[in-house]
This record gives sequence, C-alpha cells and structure tokens, in this order.
Amino acid sequence: MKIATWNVNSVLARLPHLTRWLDTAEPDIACLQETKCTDDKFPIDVLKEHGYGCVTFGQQSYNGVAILARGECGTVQRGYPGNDEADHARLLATQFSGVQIVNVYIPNGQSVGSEKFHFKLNWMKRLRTFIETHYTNTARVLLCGDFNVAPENRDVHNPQLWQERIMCSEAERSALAEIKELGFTDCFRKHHEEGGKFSWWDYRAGAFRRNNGLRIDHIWATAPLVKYSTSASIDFEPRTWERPSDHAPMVAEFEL
DNA sequence: ATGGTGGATTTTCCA
Repeated sequence: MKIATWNVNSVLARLPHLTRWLDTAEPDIACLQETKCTDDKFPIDVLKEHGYGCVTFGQQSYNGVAILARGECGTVQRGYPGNDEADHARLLATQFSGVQIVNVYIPNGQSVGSEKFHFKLNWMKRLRTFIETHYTNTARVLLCGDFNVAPENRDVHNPQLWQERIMCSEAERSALAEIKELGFTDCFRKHHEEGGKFSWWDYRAGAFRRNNGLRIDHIWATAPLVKYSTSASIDFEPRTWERPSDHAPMVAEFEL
C-alpha cells in the first residue's frame, strides 16, 4: 500500500500537476490539504478519469482537505465531532483497506504568540483528544498531512534563523510530541536519519533553489502498521514544475 | 536585505 500526503495550495489551480503526479506515482491513497474549494466544486470527475474516488471536506477560499483513493473508503468523519459551520475544514478521517486514515491540515499559526498561534495550539490539543478517544492502542492508524511544524532542528534549513519562530517553536514541538506519544512513528525518520530533507519552501526569495525549506508534511503510523513500513520519501519533482505548490508530496509504502 | 511570491477574492487575507 502506497500512501501520499500533499498540500496542493488549491486543488483547482494544481489540477494539472495533481493528475500528472498521480499518473506517475500511483499512490493507493493521496491525502490533500489546502484544496481551497467547496465540495460542490471539487474536480471529482477529472480525478475519476485518473482512477481515484474522492472524499472531500472543503470550504470557500481557505483550508480544505480531501482523501483520494483507488478503491472504497469506509465511514467518513468531517471535522471534529460536534463541529459547527464556523469550524475550519482541516480534519478528514476514513478507513481504507483496514487502515484508519486521518488527514489533517494543522493551522499555520502566523507568528509565535499571536491569536492564530493560540488557535493552532488549541487545535493540536483537540487533535490529540480526538485520536485518543477514537482509536484503540492496537489500531492501524495513519496520521498524515501538513502539520505546519518542523519537529526537530534537522528538519530546518537554518535552525538559528528559525529558532522560536512559527513552525519551529518549543510550544508547537511539544504539542506535536504529545500527539506522537499516543504511539506514532514518523515514517520518513524511520528510513532517513539525515537532515536537510524538506517538504516546503517559501515561494519567495528563491527558497527552493537555495533549498531553504522545512520538513512540515508528515506521515505517521502506529506500531501495528509501522512494522510493515518499507520506504518513505519526499518527491521534489513537482516542486520544480511550472507554477507549483509550495509543498512537495510525501510518500510512504507498506507491505501489509 | 523585515523584503520577497502565489491563490482566492478583492482592493486584502492567508500562507
């Protein structure tokens, strides 16, 4: 089973890149973030032509998550239980082939100490509670998405520059660690110890060309799954294409 | 170098 996560920064603007990439990479599951469109505008027909069914949870202009699957998905959870209309479209959970898939777009947080920063930390607390409440210790769970946190300094191109800045602060890293303590393993780190491997580069100041990036997109697996993990990688190629997303897809494979 | 770029919707918000 091959699973991918990719912040596409508008599924409509990125549709040519998305279909081109799906045709080549052929993941069984692709978790998307920042789809930036309501469910009625999601390009389900085009994706169907490429072999994918869509489970969507979008909103106008901002946020939005989707799960593309080569096959049937189980029941779908859109947002946290008890969510209301005012909630951001940032969490989408379903099942595929006996695996619980949780796709998240964790808030960016703008800047450390800001109102959005506190919203981010609170959202991460809710994520921890959601996972703790909804999945047993023995469940095969994949938590994937744009976490908007670089877990360690080796996930940051210039840790000194980024120290205590958004996506790198101790408060964010602690909140993420508390989720990880529920029993997750970072699939990329299972297979790669080296630093300097990133999944996001700012559009500005030639950041990609200089490899000034952060590793903020992740695929995490619980113990009953991670033992079947055979590879994990970041596919930099779509970031080199014309008018790309600022994120690259992250891929993990399992031999179940 | 406190800027720079990109998407959706506007004359700004968000990343």
